[in-house]
Amino acid sequence: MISSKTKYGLHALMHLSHKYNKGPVLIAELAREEKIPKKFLELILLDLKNHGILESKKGKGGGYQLARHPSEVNIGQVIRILDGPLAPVSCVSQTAYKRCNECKDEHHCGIRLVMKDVREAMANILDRTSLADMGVRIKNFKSDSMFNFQI
Amino acid sequence: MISSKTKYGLHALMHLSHKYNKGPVLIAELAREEKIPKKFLELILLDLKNHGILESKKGKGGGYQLARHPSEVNIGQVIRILDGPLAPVSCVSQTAYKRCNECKDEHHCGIRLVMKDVREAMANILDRTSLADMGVRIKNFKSDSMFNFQI
DNA sequence: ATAAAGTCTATATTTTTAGTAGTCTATTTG
DNA sequence: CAAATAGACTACTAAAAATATAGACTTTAT
Repeated sequence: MISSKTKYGLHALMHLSHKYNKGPVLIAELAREEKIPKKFLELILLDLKNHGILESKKGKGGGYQLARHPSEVNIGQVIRILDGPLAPVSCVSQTAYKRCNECKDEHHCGIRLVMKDVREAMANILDRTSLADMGVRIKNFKSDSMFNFQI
Repeated sequence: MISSKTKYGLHALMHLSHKYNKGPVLIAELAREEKIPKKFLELILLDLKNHGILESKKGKGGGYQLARHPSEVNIGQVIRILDGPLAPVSCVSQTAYKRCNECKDEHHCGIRLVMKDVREAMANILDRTSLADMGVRIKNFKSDSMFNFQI
């Protein structure tokens, strides 16, 4: 299961995708609209900002906005930032490899080989799906444009 | 990431697969060989027994053994028992569905639709891979590398 | 100058994970 | 039957992680 933190982050990013190119959005608005505890959301957004996903403006008229086009932000990145590596076991992580201490021989560990497939399968979806793609999936359902940009 | 508990459980089950049809194996042996804290392992094995994966015998000459052939025990089952549902979010779980409280409209949630694909991808691997398959993967890996040297 | 809005650091609370201790029950065997 | 073996069960604890909350600080528009 992904953490609440990550779910909050994804919802906030979807909200910001809707408002892409419409200027900064207040933390307070995001918190209210997406039902996220405001102070907690602050930390999440800051984290995403420090990883280059978001940019912010302080002072009056400030707020948060996407640093890149929604089609350029994929969910794999976001989950890695907020939740850590995708891999089910650290010994198959591409981004945060760490040996299992109890493992005798990594290359002959059947568990590891299966988990490698799982990681691959997850990454194939998450690293190829952008915020824009998530909007499109909804659009296909609703037959009504979700975002104010061209895909 | 899966928990240590689950990793321990899978290692113990692999050990028991090797010893299938050779009589019960002591918790103490499993703990020693697989480097698992013994008391913790007791709880794990008991849990797997209560879910029909293992069977046990008390008293002298007792121990644990698989309740079914290794090809009849898949990893999806094991992970669900020890770690809970496979689904990345509860609103796409087949075995433990639960609505997201903050979600406005589940059927139009793009996050949910992507996570549904992820769940599907994971389940397709984990529910189709048995303990026996994990053993086979090791075997194939070994003969492949031997093959590479010979040709 | 002041009000708005994000930033930063620290702390609190709750839940989960990981592990331990000790007693109880069943089985074998001398 | 008694003793030894081995799992079953209940309870507890420590540590870590998740989920927040508080409050002072900094930047910026007007």
